[in-house]
Amino acid sequence: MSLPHAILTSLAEKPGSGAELAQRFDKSIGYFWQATHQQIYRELARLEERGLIRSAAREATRGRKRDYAVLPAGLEELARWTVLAQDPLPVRDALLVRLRAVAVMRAGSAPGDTARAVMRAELARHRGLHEQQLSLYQGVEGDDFTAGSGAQAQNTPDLRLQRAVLRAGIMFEQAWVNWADETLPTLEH
Amino acid sequence: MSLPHAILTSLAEKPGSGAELAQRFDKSIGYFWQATHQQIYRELARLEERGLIRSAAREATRGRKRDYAVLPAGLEELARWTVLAQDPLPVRDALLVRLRAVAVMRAGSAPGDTARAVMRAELARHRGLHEQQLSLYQGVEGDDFTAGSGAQAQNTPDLRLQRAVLRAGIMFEQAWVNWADETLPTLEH
DNA sequence: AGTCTTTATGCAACTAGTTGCCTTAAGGAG
DNA sequence: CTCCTTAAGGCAACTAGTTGCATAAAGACT
Repeated sequence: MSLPHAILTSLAEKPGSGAELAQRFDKSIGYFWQATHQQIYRELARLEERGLIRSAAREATRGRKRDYAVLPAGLEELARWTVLAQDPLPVRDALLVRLRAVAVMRAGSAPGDTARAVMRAELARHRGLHEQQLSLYQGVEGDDFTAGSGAQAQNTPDLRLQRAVLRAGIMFEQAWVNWADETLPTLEH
Repeated sequence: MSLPHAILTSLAEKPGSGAELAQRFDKSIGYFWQATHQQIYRELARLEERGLIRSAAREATRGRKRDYAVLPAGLEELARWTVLAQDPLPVRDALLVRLRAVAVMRAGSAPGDTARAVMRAELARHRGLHEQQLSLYQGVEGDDFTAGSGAQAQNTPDLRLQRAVLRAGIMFEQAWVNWADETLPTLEH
């Protein structure tokens, strides 16, 4: 279970409120472990209860904003967790299940032909989404990991590791686009 | 939610008992949508209640084996579901979260250096797992999708589509291995 | 001042997935 | 003919994730 540790990591990179965290989960760390604001607020409450983070109300701001920051015990927990052996999560891809479902429908039958046409469109649509994500990642790589980039504060995270994570995103999105290009002709009649 | 449809698909490919389905979920369809035997039995009960599949006790067999088969209403439901637009599930990869966690630990500090060493080993281990999965897929591709393969019964699933699904597995595992090879040097000191 | 909108937080109820243990029934070993 | 093992099915309790809605506080609109 990685959500509390994803939150600890994100707070260790930069403290902030629940809403700010939720925004970061819509990009950055959330590209590899997403969460809704509900999950985030619940985890923040649990983490504070366990003494791993602390919070304080922020004045002169909208809503009831609170700032969260990691405590030393939180960093220890993070260090403890990262070194545990963990197997990769199995893949879950509904589109591949759907393709197999279409494979059992007779081509030539009405539902089979409709399904094939829809899947062709879906595949093209997904290709577009993955390509978009890909160029987003490539943009980040260009912005953050080129020669004259800033971030020379004392708490600098290891840029090489951050880049490696980004590269993973790039390679998987690229693989997805390549697969779609290879597969689309199969669905053309 | 794809589990009931993954089960319908699997039963449409070939009827069988809950235990047989569970075995198929450990390979084949389960490579893209896994489930435990508990989930499978529960879903089978629900699907039968909804009138999408039927079951019959099988005699002269161990345990209380029942055979399940898809009913026409089940095929209709499957056709209905496949043509719904569905966005890709976001990626969830704990190893990438862990790498970001390591990135915020100071290299040179004891926990930071330990974590880097452990992650190097973990990355190598995961690379091995993915390479194993890759050659498994490549084996299946060689066995099932070469010239003189059997399967000419009337209910033949579309082999081109089944192959496309398998190719997705191959390309993603390959991407994983490639990324690991690119990233491992970053963790060498 | 009063209403409307936006931001931030949160509760409650639900669905999905996991884990540990248990029962039923057959096959085989002594 | 009992005991042990294996296969098949399942209950109960738990953890994780989702959804819909509610509340609080600040700013904008009139």
